[in-house]
Amino acid sequence: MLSLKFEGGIQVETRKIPEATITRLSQYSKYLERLDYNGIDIVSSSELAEGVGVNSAQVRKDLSYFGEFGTRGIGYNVKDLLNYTLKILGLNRKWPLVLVGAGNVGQALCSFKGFNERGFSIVGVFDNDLTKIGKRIGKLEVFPMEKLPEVIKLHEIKIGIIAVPVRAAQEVADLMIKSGLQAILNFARVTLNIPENIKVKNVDLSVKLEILTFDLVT
Amino acid sequence: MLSLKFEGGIQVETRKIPEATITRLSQYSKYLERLDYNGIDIVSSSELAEGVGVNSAQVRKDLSYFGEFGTRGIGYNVKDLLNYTLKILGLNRKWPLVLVGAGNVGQALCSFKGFNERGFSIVGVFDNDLTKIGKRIGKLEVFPMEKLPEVIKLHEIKIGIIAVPVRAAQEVADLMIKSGLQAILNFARVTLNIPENIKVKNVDLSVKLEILTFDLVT
DNA sequence: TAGATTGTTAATCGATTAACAATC
DNA sequence: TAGATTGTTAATCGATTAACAATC
Repeated sequence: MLSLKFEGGIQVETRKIPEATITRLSQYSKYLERLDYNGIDIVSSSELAEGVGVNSAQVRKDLSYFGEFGTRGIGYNVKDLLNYTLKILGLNRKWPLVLVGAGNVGQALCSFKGFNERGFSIVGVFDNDLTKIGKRIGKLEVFPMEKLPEVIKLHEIKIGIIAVPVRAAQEVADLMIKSGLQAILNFARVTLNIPENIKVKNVDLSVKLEILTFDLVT
Repeated sequence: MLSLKFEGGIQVETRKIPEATITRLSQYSKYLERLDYNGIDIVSSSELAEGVGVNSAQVRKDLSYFGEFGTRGIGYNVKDLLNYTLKILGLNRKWPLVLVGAGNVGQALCSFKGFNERGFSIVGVFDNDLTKIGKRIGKLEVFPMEKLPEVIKLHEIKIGIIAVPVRAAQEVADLMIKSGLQAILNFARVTLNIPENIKVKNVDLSVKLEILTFDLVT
């Protein structure tokens, strides 16, 4: 994960950015949205840190990977910093998504408003289950898998979501990559075999519960 | 997060366990389930590492926090190691859960099979929305919030899931804690104010997508 | 015994944080 | 100027991994 830092349009540095920094950046931006919504103009690193539950040096360090956004002695302009963080995360645009798997998880993701709030929108749902194809999930129709490449190309989609059973996940991933997707969010509980240049993130909904149960029994 | 290591029933050591170790332990156990399902008896740390996508020293280190489970020169017995990892994670028992919030996310969690596979079962769904109370989600009926303390006590529930809008999340958390819950899985995108002795994990479904978009624009 | 793999130590690597000069 | 807060350096802390003795 690299940082391309720009000054006056010229790339100045390339550094490794911890993934935890990106996760926190996402949290900062969400907290800044709330501050902005509440009409707050200026925020300090320590207020932001408290709001998100981290160290204030952490906040300043995280931001410093990407530039200088504050004013010494004053703090950060909420609106500006919000825009900067969104821009850094790539959220200053819409991201159309395809979703494969129209089961429980897939259906939930279709109606999940949190995605829309951050500029993500599922534009196509696919399944190979004949009993599901043609059905509607909200405004979306479930298409057969064969249509996947077409929709990806039509909407210039970069990101796909896998919400199929473990046994089908690798095959779906292969088709996604063949169709030109560059990133995959995988809800199937399996480690996918994926080329280096394709980005994958796994989401396992039960892992966090298991961290809790570990704590409870320890 | 502490490790209580036992030998012959006597506590030997107390050490800090990285949370990442617990997450990997969860992955190991899932991979071991598949090996067991496929009739494989013995696995080495390097096979396990490859299956989960980590370093083999990592696997041995992770396991070493909890004991010695392998045989030098041979490897690990799949069934035994599976049982050990499940025991460590506290998954050698059932975990009844309460869920507050019968919106999209809540409904999805009710029908999510992945929880059941790991011994979790939602035994009560609660909401304060009159249009939702009394409705059915699968086999569950949506109860009014007032019933929450009663159900928690009746089933001796330790873990609650919050799937309500941001504005309601803190209030729900407070009620959960007052009713005796010890751990909370929070799907609301807000940092909850919680006493030290209560364990909380936040799940943000869009964060991983944002890590992907960051990568894509970088 | 020779070959293999564990469990553990010590080295390395990387992330967090304290401290402070810069500066509003 | 005095007070406040940033941006950055350097120290600390913690996690990962290479290496190897132990041992099956």
